Amino acid sequence: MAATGNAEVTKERILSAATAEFSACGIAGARVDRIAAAADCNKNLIYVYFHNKENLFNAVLGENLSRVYAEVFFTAEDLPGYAQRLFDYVMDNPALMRLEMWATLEGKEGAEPGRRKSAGVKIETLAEQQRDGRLGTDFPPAFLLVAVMTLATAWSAAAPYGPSLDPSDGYMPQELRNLIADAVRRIAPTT
Amino acid sequence: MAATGNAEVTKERILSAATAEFSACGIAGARVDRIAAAADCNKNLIYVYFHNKENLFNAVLGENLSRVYAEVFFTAEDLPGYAQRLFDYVMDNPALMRLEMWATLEGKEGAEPGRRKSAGVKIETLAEQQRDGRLGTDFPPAFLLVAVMTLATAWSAAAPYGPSLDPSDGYMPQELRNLIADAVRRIAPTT
DNA sequence: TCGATGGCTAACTATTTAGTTAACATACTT
DNA sequence: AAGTATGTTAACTAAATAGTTAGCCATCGA
Repeated sequence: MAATGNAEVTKERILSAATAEFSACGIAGARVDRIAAAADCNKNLIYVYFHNKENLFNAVLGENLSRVYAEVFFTAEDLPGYAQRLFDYVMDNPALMRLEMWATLEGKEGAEPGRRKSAGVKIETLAEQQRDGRLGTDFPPAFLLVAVMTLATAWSAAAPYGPSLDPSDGYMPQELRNLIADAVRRIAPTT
Repeated sequence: MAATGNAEVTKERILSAATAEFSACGIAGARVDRIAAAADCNKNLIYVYFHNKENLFNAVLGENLSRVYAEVFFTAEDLPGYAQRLFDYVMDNPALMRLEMWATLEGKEGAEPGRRKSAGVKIETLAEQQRDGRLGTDFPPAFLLVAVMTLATAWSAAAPYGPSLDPSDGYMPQELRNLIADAVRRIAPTT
């Protein structure tokens, strides 16, 4: 070990504080001082470990994307199930969708290559299912993927319609989960 | 009339410049000086006509929402058609969805009452259709509305999945339009 | 002719902010 | 014991930025 503190642990504290701040305020709205305070470290450490604000955002987004990719696995042969798992994850981790939306709006495409690659694999798997006759061919695989992901995340905190336009909090998580799966089944029937 | 210029015209110029700026940068990222320059007016006029930055944003969002409400009418008896019209509008007016997303993320709920009211009417009309047996009852009306609107706007500039994950620019507007209508038909079949 | 009013302008301020600098402290190495 | 690398800190700077102030200029009513 080196001096008083442990760099890796400090980096984690910064990333965690930065996730909260960026998720809440976006890149332009985020305050480096606030992140330092929340991470209980000196502001300069942020610049030592992560170069600058935008780079820190990319690190945060990258970490959060890796986590979804790892935790909610894609099953081309069971799209309703995938939609449900994505829905569950997104409801449990409100930061993710907000970070993605900030990245989209603020045009920081640092994570785009990774996302596109991840999507490419999924699309190819869907195409395979269609070729093998296990999945309806009424929709192109890319369309299916976007439709399913969009529906599964439509009630997340970052979505403009779901949470604000749907006043019936009565059927929250449990029922919503099943409705989404049903809707996906309609669009992508297993033949 | 009063002095040299016309206040109404100037207000319009400001609103138009502000739409571009807020759409591109959000509230935190927008620069009042930049709006003034683009509107070719003195910065202070912005504060004379619209109080402050947040208030200007609310005016911009409100104007843009009024426009969609007026131009793309809701037809509970023809949801696929509504989805197509919404899709067309959203593709032709990229600012709208971005403004909505910024408002959602930055938590400026100034326009929420209006949106909720507009949604409430739609939901009630859908419920009516279901009671009259003209629309399938497998999904609650609020769910249907959100699903349809979400699908119709999923390929807009502000959506995180559509434009970035769907590399097949081959089937752009025309085909996409029809695929969306087909998907809506699956979820909301006219009985 | 003059005062008032509506539309507009230029210059200013107080604060906030990302990013920097220089140095301190602890531990490991030789 | 001296030198060096690592982790950390406090104080500083230079540039932006939202919002303000005070006043100009044309037109109109009396």
